[in-house]
Amino acid sequence: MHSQTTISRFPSLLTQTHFESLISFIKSTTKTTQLLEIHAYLLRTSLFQNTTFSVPFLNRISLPPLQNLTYSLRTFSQISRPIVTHYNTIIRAYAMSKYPEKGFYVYRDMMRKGKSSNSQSLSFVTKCCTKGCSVFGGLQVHARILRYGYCSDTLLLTTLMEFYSGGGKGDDACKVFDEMPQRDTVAWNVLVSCYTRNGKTRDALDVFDRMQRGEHGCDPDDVTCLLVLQACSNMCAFEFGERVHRYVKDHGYSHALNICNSLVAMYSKCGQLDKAYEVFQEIPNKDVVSWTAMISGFASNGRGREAINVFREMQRMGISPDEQTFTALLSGCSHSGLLDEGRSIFDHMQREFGLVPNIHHYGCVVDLMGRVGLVEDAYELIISMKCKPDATIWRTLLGACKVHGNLTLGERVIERLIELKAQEAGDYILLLNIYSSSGNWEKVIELRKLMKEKGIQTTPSASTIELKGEIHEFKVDDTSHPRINEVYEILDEIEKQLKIDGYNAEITDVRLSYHSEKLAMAFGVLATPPGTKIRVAKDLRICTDCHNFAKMLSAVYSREVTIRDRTRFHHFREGRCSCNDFW
DNA sequence: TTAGGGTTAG
Repeated sequence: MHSQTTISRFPSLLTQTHFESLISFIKSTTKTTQLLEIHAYLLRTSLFQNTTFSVPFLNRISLPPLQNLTYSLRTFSQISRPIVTHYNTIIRAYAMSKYPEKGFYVYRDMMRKGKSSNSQSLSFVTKCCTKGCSVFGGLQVHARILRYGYCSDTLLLTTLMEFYSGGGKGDDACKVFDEMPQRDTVAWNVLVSCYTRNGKTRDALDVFDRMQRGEHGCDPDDVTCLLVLQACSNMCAFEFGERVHRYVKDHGYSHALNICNSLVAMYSKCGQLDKAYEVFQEIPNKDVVSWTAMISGFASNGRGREAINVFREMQRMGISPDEQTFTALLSGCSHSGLLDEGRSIFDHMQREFGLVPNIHHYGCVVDLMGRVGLVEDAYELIISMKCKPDATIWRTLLGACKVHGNLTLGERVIERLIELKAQEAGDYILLLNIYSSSGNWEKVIELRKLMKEKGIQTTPSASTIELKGEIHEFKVDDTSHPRINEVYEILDEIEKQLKIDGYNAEITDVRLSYHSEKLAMAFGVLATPPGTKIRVAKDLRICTDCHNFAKMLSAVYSREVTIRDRTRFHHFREGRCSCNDFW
């Protein structure tokens, strides 16, 4: 028996000179059976009470790949006089487990027993608070960090930044960063991720330059590139993304698979499919992430058939698709109105690949049915789902009700959203539009009154446009942009010009103001030479009026216009849109 | 007294 040999090997090893080989054996084995035998042996010989053995042992079983919390706790209880390191290991184990809050109790217990914690203890406890969303705990830890004088411990402070960043307190995270005496690349990286997570994508991009400046500058590493590329994707910052791409090439990161995959995603999300495809083709060992990124790129740019072709190619190459691959594929079908293909893929996914559809898959199919007018069927599908419908899926259906003017179903959907306590300003606006497009003005007035009573305020949506690598942002009825007066002037001029060519502002949609994408487009016309492509990114979905405006603009001003809205791309050219007015 | 902490793609 193998186990017998392992055990019988030890007596000869357990001379003073062979301690190290036993320790390195503990550190390297991944077999639980072997560890159990070593464990029994160490207990029998009382060697287990020696930290030389118990520390690496506890480490081994509490970290991946074994990562066995129950076993770690049992082992911990067998240590008669645990030292700080043992406690730390257990706190870390809890931080990685499903019960992060218990790590805090272990820490408290340790303090009560009169053990003094060290900076690692605080680091792990902070992680527990981050994962367990314990605001109070985290604040307590912060106070302790100050009291114990760990104010120049970069690693500990980085963990603390993560805590604030994860809890939506981006400003506090920045404050910790500002007060750090020394910063390394990881600290800068956490700052980037903090900005991105807290919706300050612009600031995230600025960090890329900021960190390289100054005497205490740090060179961005591969992780920085990943994070910044993500920010570029969010902002549709194509030129900035290209700059990061150059940096990646110059610093020898071009062969890292995760970086290449992010580049594919970034170019796709900036509407630059050719570039995305170029990078994609040059990846030698494409994995499921690479393929999914490419499929998703074609999908969101309204090229559903090509997305399906890439999927077929992927299968020929023997790469198995996963849940996210199907989400990308199905969204491709919905953006291109491929009803039969979508249904067949949805079926195929379950039968051939044994995947259980999740809320995203259902969401795509509901979107697809809604687009082609099968709103009642979509409703039935939501009702029949095995998982609980969320607000997003009802909102998708509500959007379809608006497009197809289905008033009764729209009202039913709003009720569902109210049940979920999830109704937002945007939902009421959609319903308002359903009423107004069917001429139901009494209901419009009634709903307006209700909205006023409930104090529902619309969050202003924003559009961005990139000029020479700089991002310009516009909100509805913007007044903050430095060239806003010129923008309004040119917007009036454009509207006049478009009216001559048949454009009429849409009145069915509730149009009270200058939408942000219009302002951004006008700024594009104002600030770039004739013929330059205009690329705008918007956080919500584009409305019919702005869509018409863009179509006309592309014809009358001979400009290619690309608008990325919340769900997809619209490429306008010579008076037409790639979505064929289907969105 | 050796052990031990932070960021990461679709």
